[in-house]
Amino acid sequence: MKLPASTPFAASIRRTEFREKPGLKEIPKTYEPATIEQDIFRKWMDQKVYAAYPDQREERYVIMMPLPNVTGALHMGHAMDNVMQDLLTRWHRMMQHNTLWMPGTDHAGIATQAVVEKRLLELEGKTRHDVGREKLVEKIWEWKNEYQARIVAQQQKMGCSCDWDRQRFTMDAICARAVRETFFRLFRDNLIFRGYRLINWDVKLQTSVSDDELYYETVNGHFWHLRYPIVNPQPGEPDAVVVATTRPETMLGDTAVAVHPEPEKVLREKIAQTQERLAEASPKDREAIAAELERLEGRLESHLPTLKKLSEMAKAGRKVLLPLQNREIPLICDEWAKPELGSGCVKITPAHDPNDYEVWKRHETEIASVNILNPDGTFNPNAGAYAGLDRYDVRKKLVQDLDDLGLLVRVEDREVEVGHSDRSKSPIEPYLSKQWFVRMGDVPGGITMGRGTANQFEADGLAQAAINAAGGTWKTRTGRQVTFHPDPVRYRNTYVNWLSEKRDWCISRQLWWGHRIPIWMKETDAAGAKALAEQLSGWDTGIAWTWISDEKDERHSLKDAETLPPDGRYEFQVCLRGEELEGDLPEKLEKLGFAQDPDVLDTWFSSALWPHSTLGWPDPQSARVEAGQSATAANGDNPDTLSYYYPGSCLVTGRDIITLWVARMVIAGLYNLGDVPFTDVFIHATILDGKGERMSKSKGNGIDPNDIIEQYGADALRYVICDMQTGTQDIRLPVQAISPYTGNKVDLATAKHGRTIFTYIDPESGKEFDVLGTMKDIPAARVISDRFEIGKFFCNKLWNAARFAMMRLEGEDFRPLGEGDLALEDRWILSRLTRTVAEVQRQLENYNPSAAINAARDFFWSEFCDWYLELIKPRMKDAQSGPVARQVLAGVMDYVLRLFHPFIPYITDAIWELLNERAPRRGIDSELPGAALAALATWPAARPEWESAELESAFALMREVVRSIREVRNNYTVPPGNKVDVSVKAAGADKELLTETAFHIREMAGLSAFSVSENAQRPKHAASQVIGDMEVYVDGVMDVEKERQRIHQQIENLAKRIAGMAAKLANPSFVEKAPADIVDRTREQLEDLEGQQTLLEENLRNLED
RNA sequence: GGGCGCUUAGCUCAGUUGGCUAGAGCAUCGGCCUUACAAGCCGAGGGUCAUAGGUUCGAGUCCUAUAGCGCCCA
Repeated sequence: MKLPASTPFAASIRRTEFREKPGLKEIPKTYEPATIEQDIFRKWMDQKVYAAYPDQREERYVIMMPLPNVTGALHMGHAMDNVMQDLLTRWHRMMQHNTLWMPGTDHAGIATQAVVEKRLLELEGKTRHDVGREKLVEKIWEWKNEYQARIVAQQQKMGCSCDWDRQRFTMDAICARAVRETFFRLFRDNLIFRGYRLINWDVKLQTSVSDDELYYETVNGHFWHLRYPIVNPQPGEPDAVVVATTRPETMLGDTAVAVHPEPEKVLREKIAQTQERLAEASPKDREAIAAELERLEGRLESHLPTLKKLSEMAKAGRKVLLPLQNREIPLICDEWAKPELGSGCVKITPAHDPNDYEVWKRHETEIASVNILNPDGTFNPNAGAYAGLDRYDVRKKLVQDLDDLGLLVRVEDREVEVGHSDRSKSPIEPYLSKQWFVRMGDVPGGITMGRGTANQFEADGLAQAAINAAGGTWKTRTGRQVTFHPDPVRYRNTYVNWLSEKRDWCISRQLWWGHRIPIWMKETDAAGAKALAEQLSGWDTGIAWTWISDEKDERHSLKDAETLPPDGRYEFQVCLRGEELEGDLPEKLEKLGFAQDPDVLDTWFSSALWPHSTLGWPDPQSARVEAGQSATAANGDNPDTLSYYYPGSCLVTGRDIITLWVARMVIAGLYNLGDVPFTDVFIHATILDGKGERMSKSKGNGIDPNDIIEQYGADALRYVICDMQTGTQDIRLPVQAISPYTGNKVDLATAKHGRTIFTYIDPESGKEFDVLGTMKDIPAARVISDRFEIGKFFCNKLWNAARFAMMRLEGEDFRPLGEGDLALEDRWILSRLTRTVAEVQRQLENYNPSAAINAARDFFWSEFCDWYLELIKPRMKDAQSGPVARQVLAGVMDYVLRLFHPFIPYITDAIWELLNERAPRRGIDSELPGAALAALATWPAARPEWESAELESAFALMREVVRSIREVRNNYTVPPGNKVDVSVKAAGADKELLTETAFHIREMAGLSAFSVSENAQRPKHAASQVIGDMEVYVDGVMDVEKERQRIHQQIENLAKRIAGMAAKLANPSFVEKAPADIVDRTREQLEDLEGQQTLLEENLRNLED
C-alpha cells in the first residue's frame, strides 16, 4: 500500500512542535486536523494496526465490508457505512479480540459497463460492438483501477482501519475460483437451470436487467381499443371482440384472446363489494363509489350478455382472426380477463407481457407463444410486414394500418406506468428469452446444505433455508442464527417477506464485464444426443458435469441418453469446475461442437460469496492472493483464515440492500459452508437531504466525504455521523453549496433551481452554479453541510482540554493512590468516569452509537471540563496537592482518549502521543497498561468500586447551589470579577454536604465569603433563592422591585404545579388505582413544593418590610 | 393496489416496560476576550408532542381513524 507523501505544511508543524517536546504552550490554540491526520494515518499503516492474522484467541470479530462498486466515488451513505464499521472494528480491536475488517470493491457488472460504454460513445462516438469484447473489457479495467484507487483513498482519509493487506476485488482470482466452484455445485445439484423466462430487456444496453434495476415513470400514453373479427360468427353471436392495450404493437405477437369463464359471477361479486364499500364510505368518498356502482350495474346490461356468449364460444374452441397477421388465434377462458373492466376481453401476448405470460403458463397446451422482438428493439420476422422496424415506428405504422382497416375502435388518453432500466434510462421491454436461474423454491426431496462439511444439513430449498436461519427457532449446527439490529423485528420481516416469494433468481446477464458463465452448450437430436453422451461418458464428473435438457427444460443425465424420446431436440449443458482443473477440456468441447455461453453472471452472484470467497473458500491452502497480500493458508499452529474467520460477526449496511445482498449471502453461506456468514446485521440510517430526499451523488444533493474532511476534519465527519446514528430513523442532513461567486453557503433546500435540476441560482449574485460539476459553461459548487461544525467544535474542545493538561503535566510519575490520597473532586470524577465507561459499553452493545458518543461527550464536556478541570485549577500550583491532581488528570485523560478513540481516532491518537511524552506512566490505583498508539490500547473497563452515589448527590447539590448563585449574579448583572457574599440556610445532611464542598462553591460561584448554618437569616440587601428546603442568600445585589417580581414569578409557577398535584391526589381513583410508590412520591413532592411556596411567600413578605 | 415506517422547540434529533416540571446540540436573546478553549464561558427564552376519537387513575408513549411525508413490493 502506497501512501501519498505528507505535505510539507503538515510535516513542519508536527515535527517541531510535537516530536521534540517543545514548551507545550506552543500547542496551537485551535485544533487543526489537516496538520495531524496524514501523520497519524501513516503511523497506523506503519504499525499495521489494522492487520488481522488467525491466532489462538477464542474471541474474534469479523466484519465484511459491503463492497462499494467501482462505478464512482463514495458519497455520504458510504461514509455512514464505513464509519459505523470502523467504530465497531476499533472497539473490538481495543477489547483485544482478533478483529478482521475485510475491505474490497465490487465489479458491479452492468453499472460499470454502462458508464464505460456511455463514455465511449460520448468521447469516441463508438459502441461496444465497434471496439469488441476484449478492448471494451480492457477499458473497463482501466476505469476500475482509477475508481478503486479513489475509493480506497477516500476510505483511508476517513480513517478506516480495515485490513488493507487483504483487500479484494470481486474479480480477483480468489473470488473467481469461488464463483466457479459454487456455480458447479449448484449446477450439479440441479439448483441452476436454464429456461425460458420473461425478463426485463434493456434494448439500449442489450441485456436483461433484474427487477431491482428498474424504476417506474408515469408517462402520458394512450389506450388503444382494437377490434378483432370472430372467425365464422354464427347468428346471434358477436362478429368481433374489442381488446384494449397501451402497447398496440404487441398485438403482432398475440396468441389468444381471453374472456372470463364466469363473467356474471364476478360482476355480481364486484357489485356486492362496491355496495358494501358505499355503506361504510366517508361522505367525501361516497360520490365516487356511487358512480362506480352505477357503472358496474350498467354493465349487467351493456356487457354481460356478450361476455356470457363469448365465454361459451371460448369453451367451444372458437377462434378470432388476428388482424394484419391474418392468423387465427383461439378464444380462451381465463380469470385474468376482468369482466368489470373495458370490454371484458383481453389480448394475450405471452412473449411480451408478464401477466399474459402467466396466462400462457396456464394454457400451454392450447396456445402458443410468439416472440416478435429482436434484441436491439427492432421487430423480427415473426412480425410479418413490420419486421426490421423499430418498436416505436411499428406502433405508429400499425395504428395507422388498423385505422385504415376500420379496426381501431377508439383511442383514449391515459397515464401509463412505464418500466425503465436504471442503467440506460430507457424503457424496458418484457422479453421472453433463455436465461440461467438459481432455483430458490422448495425442491421435492429437499436439498443438502453445506455438503461435506461438519455443518451439513437438509433444507426444503435455498430460500427456505435462509428464512429458517433468521430469528426463528432453527439454528445452524454451530448454534448460530441471523438477527437484525437495532430493531430485530422490522427488518427481519422485510427479509422474510422477500425470501418467502421464493422467486427463482435470474443470474445471467448479456454483458461482457463479469464472471463468464462456465457452461458449454450444444444442441442436437436424439441420435446426436446418444452419440454425444457416449463421447462424454468417460469424463470425470468431478470436473465436468453434464445435463441434457429437453424442449420442456426437463433434465436428463448422460446415462439416460439411450432412452430419450427420438423426436425431441436436446441441449447438452456441460459445466466445468474451474480454470485450474479443467486443462484442455474447453478445447475438447469446442472440437465436439460445443460453444461457451457468452453471458456473464449477475454481480450479486459473486457478492453473495463475499464472506467466504475472500477468506479462501473452497481451499484457503491453495488460494491465490494478489501480490503483497497476507496469505490465507494455515501458518504454524495458527489456522487458515477460512476456518478462523468464518462465520463472521456483523454485517453493517443500509436497509435497501437487505433483499438484494443480505439474503443472498445467507443463502450462499448456508449452501457452501452450512453456516450463516454473520450473526448480526446492523441496519444503519439512510441519509437524506434537507428536503427529505435520499442523498446520492447522481442527484446532485450528495456530499463528498472528502469535502467535509477538508473543511472540518475527518474526526468531525466521524463525530457527527456517530451522533446521527440514533436508531432506525432516517436522518435529514440539510446541505449547502459553496457559491463559486461569493464563497458563501447557499442552502439547497430553499435555493431556486437554474436551467436544470442540478443547477441553482446564487441568491446574492443572481448567477447560476452547478452542483454536479458536469455542465461545461456553468461554474461548479462544492456541496457541504454546516452540521459538521458540531464535530469540529467538539474536537476543538478535546484539543484544548488536552492543551490544559499538557501545559501542566511534565514527567509525571505513577504511584498507587488509595481513597485517602484522593480529593473529593477526584473521587467524584472517577465515579462519573466509571459510570460513563459502563454506559458507553452498553450503548455500543445496543448498536446505538449516538447514545454512546453522547454519554461520553456529556461526561467529558459537562463534567470533566466544566467542573473537574475548574475545580483542580487551584491545586495545580500547590506543591502539596498538585501531584495527586496531576496524576488523576493524566489518568482520566487516558480513559477519555481510549473511550473516544473508536469514534474519533485521529485526534485521540495525536493527544495520546503527547500524553505518552508528558506522563508515560499513569493510572489511579494501579498502573494502566501502556500502548504506543491509542489504536492499540486496551478498551476501558468500568471500575464499579469507584462508584459513589453519595458523592454524586453531594456534587449535584453543590452544582445546584452554584447554579442558583450564578443565576442571581446574571440577573443582577454582577460583573464576573466582582466577588459576592453568600450564606445558606440549611440543616442536616444538606448542611454537611455544603460544608464539605464549600471551597468549591466559593471557587465556582465567585464568592468572597460563604457560610452555611441552620439559622441563617437573610441579610437586608440579599437576593434569595429556594432550593428544596434550603435558602441561598446572595448579599448586596438586591433591587427590591426586581426581587419582588422574580419571587412572585416563582410563586406563580409553583402554584400551578401544586394545583396539578393536589388535584391528582384529590382524585380517589388515582389514590386507589395507581401504584403505591407513585402515590407516595406525589405526596412527598406536593409537601416539598408547598414548603418551597411557604418560604418564598415569607421572603416576599420580608421584602416588604 | 399491498406492506413497513415517520410526524416532538426555528433546524436536526433523543425520549426504555404508560408515572417527577418532555430533553440535547445547533440557531436565538442577555452578560463575559476570566492564562486550556470566543470553535469558548455564564445565564435566559422557546414545545396544544400532526389532527380527531378511544383505552386508562394517568398517554409524547397503547388502540382506531384522518392528513402529510418517506421507503419497500406489485
